[in-house]
Amino acid sequence: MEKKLVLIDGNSIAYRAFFALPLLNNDKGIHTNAVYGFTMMLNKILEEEKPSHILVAFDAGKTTFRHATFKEYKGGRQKTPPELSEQFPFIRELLDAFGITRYELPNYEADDIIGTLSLQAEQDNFEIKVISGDKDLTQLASTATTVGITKKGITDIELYTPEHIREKYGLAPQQIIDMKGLMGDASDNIPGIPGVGEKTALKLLQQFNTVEILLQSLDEVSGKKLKEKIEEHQDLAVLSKQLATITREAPIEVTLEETEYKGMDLTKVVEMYKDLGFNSLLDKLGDLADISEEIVQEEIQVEVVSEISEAMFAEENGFFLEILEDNYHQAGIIGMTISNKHGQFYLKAEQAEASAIFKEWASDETKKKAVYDAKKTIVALSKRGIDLKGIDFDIFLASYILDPADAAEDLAAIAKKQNYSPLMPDESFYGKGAKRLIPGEMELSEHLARKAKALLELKPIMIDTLEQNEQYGLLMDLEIPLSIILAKMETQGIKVDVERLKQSGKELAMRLNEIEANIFEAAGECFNINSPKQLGVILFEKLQLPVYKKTKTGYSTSADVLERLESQHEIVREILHYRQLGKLQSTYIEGLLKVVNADSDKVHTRFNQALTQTGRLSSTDPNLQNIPIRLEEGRKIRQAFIPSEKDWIIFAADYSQIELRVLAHIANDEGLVEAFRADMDIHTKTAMDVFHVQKEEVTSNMRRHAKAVNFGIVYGISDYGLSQSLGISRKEAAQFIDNYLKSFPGVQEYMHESIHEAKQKGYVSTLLQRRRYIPEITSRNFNQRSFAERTAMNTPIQGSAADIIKLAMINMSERIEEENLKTRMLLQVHDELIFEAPPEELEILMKIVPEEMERAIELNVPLKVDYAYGPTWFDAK
DNA sequence: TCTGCCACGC
DNA sequence: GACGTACGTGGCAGAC
Repeated sequence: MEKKLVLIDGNSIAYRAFFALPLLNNDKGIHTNAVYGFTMMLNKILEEEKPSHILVAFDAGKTTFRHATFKEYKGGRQKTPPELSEQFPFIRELLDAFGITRYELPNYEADDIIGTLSLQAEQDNFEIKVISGDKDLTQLASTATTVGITKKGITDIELYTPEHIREKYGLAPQQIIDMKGLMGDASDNIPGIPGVGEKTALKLLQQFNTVEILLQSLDEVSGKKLKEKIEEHQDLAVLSKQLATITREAPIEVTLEETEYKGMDLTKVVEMYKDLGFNSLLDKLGDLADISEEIVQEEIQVEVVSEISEAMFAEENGFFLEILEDNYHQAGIIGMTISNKHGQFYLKAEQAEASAIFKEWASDETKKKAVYDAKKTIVALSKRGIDLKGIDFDIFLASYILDPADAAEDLAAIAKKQNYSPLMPDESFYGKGAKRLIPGEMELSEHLARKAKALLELKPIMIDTLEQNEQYGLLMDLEIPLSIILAKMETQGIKVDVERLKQSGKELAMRLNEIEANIFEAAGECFNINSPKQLGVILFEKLQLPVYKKTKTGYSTSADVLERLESQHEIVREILHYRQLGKLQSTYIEGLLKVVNADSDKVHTRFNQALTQTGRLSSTDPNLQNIPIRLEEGRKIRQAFIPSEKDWIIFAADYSQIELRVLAHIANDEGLVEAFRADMDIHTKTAMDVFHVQKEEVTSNMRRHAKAVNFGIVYGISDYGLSQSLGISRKEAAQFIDNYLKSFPGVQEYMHESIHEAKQKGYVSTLLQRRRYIPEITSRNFNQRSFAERTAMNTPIQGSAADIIKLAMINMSERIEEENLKTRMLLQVHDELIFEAPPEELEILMKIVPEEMERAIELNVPLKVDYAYGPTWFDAK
C-alpha cells in the first residue's frame, strides 16, 4: 500500500477556524467555533486524502530556539484571545478520540516538527501532505511533499506544489525563505531589509537566486539606493532568512511508525460531538458508520387492534398517521396509532376505512386529536372517505412556530429538543433511500405507538412554551385552521389542459431543434448546450469571448453574463433563447405533465407550511408558485390551467404592494403612510422623494430605479444585490439606499430598531408574533452579520405580509361557506389567491374577495386588492 | 446520490 | 481590503 503522511499545523488551523467562523456556543456556554472548524477540516482531510499516517503538530510554549538569536521574534503579536485558548484542550481531546497522533516539542514550533517529519518521510518514500494556514510552510514543497494552505474559510485549501509556487512567484520552494529574508514578515516580526518588499525581493531573487549569492555579488545590484540598503542591512537579511527557515532536524521523539492512522474511536467521538453540540456532524457520523446513537426507548404497551371499538377512544387523543413517501397524495398509509388514557392502539388504514365507529370518532369535533402534520393527516384520510375533525394541536406546526429554523424532519428531533423521552428517528428505524424497509407489525406498532404517545404528551409542554412566547394564538387561530384549508385546496387540485400542454411541447421541441442547429452552426461543432461547462469552452475558449465572471467551477454562463456578450457574437442571442425555451420545455411542460393525475387531469401540489424562515408557504410537486408570467412566451403556460368544471372561470386576486404597505404601517413613516392613503403609485412617489423632483418630472428611468430600491427593501437585498439588478456600481447603489432612507426617516428608524431588537432578543417578530431567530446578528464575520441585519429588517415585513394573506385565506374560506358558494380556493402565490368559480358567482366574488382580503387586518394604511378573471389562469390578468 | 449551475416566481 | 450577499423549487450535467 502506498504510504501517505498528512502533517497538520494544529495552531495555525485552530486560529484559522476561530477567525473564519462566528463564535459558536454549545449548550454549556463553551465556545466551540475553533473546535468545529478544526473538526470539519479533519473530516475533509481524512475523507479526501485517506492517509495511512497522520500527525498534528502544535507549538509548545512561548519561546523557541529562534528567540535565542532574535528575542523580538514574533514580538508585537496580539495575545491569543481567551475564547480561543479555552478551546485547545477540546481540540487535543478530539484528536485523541479521532486516534490521531499529536505532538509538541518545547523550544520548537509546529513548523519545525512538520519540517523534520516530512524530511524523514521523504527519505522513507512517503507521499506527504502538509496542511497549514501559514504560507511559510510552502518552503517544504517538493516532488514528494505538497503543501496545502487554507484559503478563505477552513476547508478550502490551495495546494502548493513546486510547479504551483513557480507559477505563482517564479521561485523554487526553497527560495521562499530567501524571499522572507529580504522582505521580512510583519506577522512574525521578522525584520528583513528595510524598504524591500515583495516586488523587489522577487526581482533580486530572479537575478541572484539566494540571499548568500546576493550578498556576495552586491556590485551587480542595479540601483544605488537599493545596493546601499542591502549592504547596510546584510546581517538583517541573514538573520531573517535564518528565522524564516524551518528546521528539518528538530530533536523529535516521535517516529513515523507512531503516526500510523488506525481509525477513530467512534464511541468517544460520538460522545465528544454530543458534548460539543455538533449535531450536524453527529448525523453525518450516523450515516457514515451506521451507528446512530444508542437510543434507550421507554417500554410501551400497544394493542394491535383486531376489532375497532369505542374503548379505544377518549376525549383527548394523540393520533399519528404514518406515510413514508414524500408525496402523500396517493401514497399508502403504513399504519395509524391512537394514544389516550386507555393506552395505545395500532390499526391499519383498511380497518379504519371500513369502520363506522372509527369514522364517527374521526369526524367528531369534540374528540380532540393532537397530530403530527394536520394537513397530511387530513388529506390521507379524506382520500379514504374519512373526515378528520377536532384537531386541537399539531406538533409539526407548533415546532415550526416556536422556531422556523427547525426544519423539523421528524418527530424524534422535536421530542429531543423538548427534552422528551427519546424516540427513534425515522431514518434509523426505517432506513433511508434504497435501504428503506418497513419492519414487522410488532416493531412497527411499537414505534408508531411511541409517536402517538409523544403527541399526546408533548402537547401540554409545547403549549406552555407557545403561551410564554405569546404564540399560542398564532398556532390555534392561524396555522391550524389554515392547514385544514390547504388540505382542501391540495385535495381539490387544479385541472390541466393536457392536450394543450402536449401541443405546446411539440411546438417547442421543433423550435428548440432549429435554435440548436443555429447554435451548432455558429459554434462550428455540436455540444451539449445545457452543460455550462461545455458551453463555457465554446464561448470563452473557441470563440474567445471576454470572460466577465467566473464561478468556482469555471466560466459563468448565466443570463446576465450572456446579455453583456449579446452584441459580440450572434450565437449568444440564440443561446439565451434556447435557455428560455428549454426551461419552459423541461420544467413547465414536461415537468408538469409528469405530475398530472392521469385519471382526473389534475395536479395536486403540496404546500409546505413549515419550511420557510419568513412564514411564507412553499409549493412542490408541482411548484405552482413559480409558473411563468413575466415573459409572454412563458406566460402562455398559464393557458393550460383551467377550471375543473365546464363553463367555470378562474378568478385571481392579488394584494397591491402588500409588503410596502406593511412597512409603512410598522415603520409608521409619515411620507409612506400618506402616499398609500392617497393611493399614489408608490414607485413614482419613491422616485419623487429620492430624486427630489415633482411628480411630472419623474422619468421612467427614475421610476425604474425607485422600483428596484423598493424591491430591495422588501426582499432585504444588499447594495451589491441592488447594483446587480440595476447594472450600476455598488457605490451608486449604496448611495441610492442611503437617499431612500433619508427620504423616509420612519423607515430608517424602523431598520435600526429591528437590528437592535434582534441583538437584544435574539429574534425579530411579525405582526402576528411569528418569530425568526437571528443568532448571526452578533457575528464578527462581516458577511454573516450583514446578512443577519438584512434578515432582521426584512423578515417582519415579508413575514407580516405572509401572516396577512393567511388570515385572508381563513376569512375567505369561511365567507365561501357562509355565502353557500360553489367557488373553490385553489392556490396561494404569496400575495395572490386563485379561485375557480361558476359564472353566476362571479359578481359576488368581485365584491367579497377584495373585501375579505382587504379587511384581513387593520393597518394604518389601507390594503388594496386587484382582481381579474377569465376562462384560464392566463386570462385572469 | 450528491453538488453546482441556471432559471422561474414573489 | 476581501468577503459574497432576499426566499423558495426544479432540471440538467457531471463526479462519485
